[in-house]
Amino acid sequence: MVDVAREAGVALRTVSRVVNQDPTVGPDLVQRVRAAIADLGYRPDERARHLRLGVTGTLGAAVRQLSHVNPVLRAVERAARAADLMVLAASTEDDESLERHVVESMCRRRFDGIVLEPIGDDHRYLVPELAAGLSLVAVDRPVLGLDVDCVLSDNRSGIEKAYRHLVRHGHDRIAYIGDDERIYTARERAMAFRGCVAAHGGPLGTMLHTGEVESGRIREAVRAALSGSAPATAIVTGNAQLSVEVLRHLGADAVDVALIGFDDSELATLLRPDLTVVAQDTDAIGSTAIDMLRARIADPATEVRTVTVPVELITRGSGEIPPAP
Amino acid sequence: MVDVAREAGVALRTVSRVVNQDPTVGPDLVQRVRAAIADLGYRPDERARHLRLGVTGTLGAAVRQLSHVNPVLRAVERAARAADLMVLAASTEDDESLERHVVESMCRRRFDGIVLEPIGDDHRYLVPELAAGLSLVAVDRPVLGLDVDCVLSDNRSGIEKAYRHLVRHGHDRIAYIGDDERIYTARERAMAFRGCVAAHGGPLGTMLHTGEVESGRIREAVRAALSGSAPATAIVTGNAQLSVEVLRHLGADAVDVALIGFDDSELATLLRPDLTVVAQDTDAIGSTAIDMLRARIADPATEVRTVTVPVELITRGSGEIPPAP
DNA sequence: CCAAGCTGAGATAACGTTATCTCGAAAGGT
DNA sequence: ACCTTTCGAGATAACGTTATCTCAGCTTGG
Repeated sequence: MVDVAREAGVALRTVSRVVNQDPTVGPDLVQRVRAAIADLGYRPDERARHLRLGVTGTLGAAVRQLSHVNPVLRAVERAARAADLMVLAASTEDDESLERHVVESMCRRRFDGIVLEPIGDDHRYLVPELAAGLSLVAVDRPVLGLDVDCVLSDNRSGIEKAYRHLVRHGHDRIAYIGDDERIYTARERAMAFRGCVAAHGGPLGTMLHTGEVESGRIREAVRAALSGSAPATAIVTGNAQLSVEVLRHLGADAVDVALIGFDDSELATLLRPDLTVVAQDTDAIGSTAIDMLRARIADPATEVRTVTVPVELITRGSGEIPPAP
Repeated sequence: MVDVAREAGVALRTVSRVVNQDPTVGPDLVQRVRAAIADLGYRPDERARHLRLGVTGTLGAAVRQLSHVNPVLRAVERAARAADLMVLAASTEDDESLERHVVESMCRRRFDGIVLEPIGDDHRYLVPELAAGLSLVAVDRPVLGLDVDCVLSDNRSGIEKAYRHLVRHGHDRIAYIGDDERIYTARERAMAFRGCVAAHGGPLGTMLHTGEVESGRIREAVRAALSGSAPATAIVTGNAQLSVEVLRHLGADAVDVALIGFDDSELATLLRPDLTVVAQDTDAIGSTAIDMLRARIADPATEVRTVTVPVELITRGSGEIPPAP
């Protein structure tokens, strides 16, 4: 920048003015500065700019896996772009210590705000960051024990919708196969399912299976649910990956057992019958997260909120299979 | 930092030394400084650090869609992490102007290097950046017309492997359904297919269909390939998304027509029969990209290279269906 | 016992920007 | 013709770090 100023025969500040399109520069000087910039191949340095300005115009997104399908992240990027903010994303790989590393790196880089898919139950490392003014919004799962903005799907009502839908189609032995209950969403969904069974007056028995997503375990869960004296006639799964696994193990039985999956996916319309799902409103989640983050950045005193986004039951066939006589 | 120094009664430089674990600080001072840091909630500012240091320890990844499955990106993140570099990623959404925006933003932020999945044919905007010392490696597709490091899959040999495999299983009317040939990989694969047909002595006729991935077009292409007096008995698809679409339109015929897809995916083992695919070595692509980028950062004079990573044919059933009599 | 070396810590000057203040000159009003 | 206003552009001082140089106080060896 110094070189550009010298080359153009102007003051440093004038180069800055030209770069920032300040209208108070005479057209002849603008020309000279522009020429000098092109001549010398000058590239502005945002590090210095951000340092001076205080803000970075950058949001961080710390998500479970960048290289997985994540429609919420897409919505986050779009909404941020519309607000002229750059989103830079990194994976946490479902690893608490990696999450911490990523978030702290973003803080040290003074990102204006962070969208986080939190992992685990212990987020005490955030306390000093929040005290220092970090703007953060959690998506998909809450940050337990801390007063932090949060956007969640209505997991409970999703399970309830699925359950009621199956009951309405004549089922009364409905099984649930879910993820490890150490994960917040898995816990919520499993609890909601227990609630449904209790409300319906049935015994839980072999109707609920949760644990890690592992092919052998899922096979066993499917087998257990469908065997015995009172086999299930319908299955609800706890996430998209589980739907795939359950379908894999159902094999030819897929046309006889009703199935509702949690989470929509492109697979849903590829299979036969097409998969009935509880779909999250990922666009709403993403754009709400950015709205809340922007509000907090604009005014750190904004009241902390948790927004719950409704889910929708999309009927496509697999959930409307009647119970076997 | 000034406050910490005052609180601890030491010089600024000593605080810096403590933060950076410089061993030449007496243990009592370390204590005092640590205490002051905790007391005041001091957070180091990487912007200033990077500005002073010159390097940022950060790599950018500009990919088509963060929220799509992208095993190369996962490998890139892992390899970078192993080298103690942070990867920050952003989507280009297959939009040339967005790519430019993203890459230029990363340059202005002085990322040490960029991994880019290039879009389109015109990358002249990179010329001044490269001249200014940008370290860049292109993955999946080359940067046309510019001398830039590049990691590609061996698309041609992938198609040839698929074609030969089908011929070996008795097929001699093999159709190809591919993506828009404006896209480099689609072009390479389609050209390779033309080469195979020519080498095999057959007429191309209705055996090659390329264009945008659009459900109607794919349906038509499948219909055209399988009808007429000499219908195809096998299909090769140009990418994972096309495999899904082709399977959707094949419907019940899926068990009679041999199919080999380009790109492995989790769907491949869900469908019946399991999908035979040409799989890219995404781990090798990602780690090679990081290796090359690090080499270039370390020595900008490193000779520019294009590395072609071998692909593998994984037989699972769908590619071994014999031709209908 | 003193010169030479070592060691821990401070003072100062960058890194590349932009906000603020200042100032000269041109324009406009009486 | 003089005073005031406006406007364009420069000088200077931050923003928060770290590298370099300096120096006081100890060792150490002849």
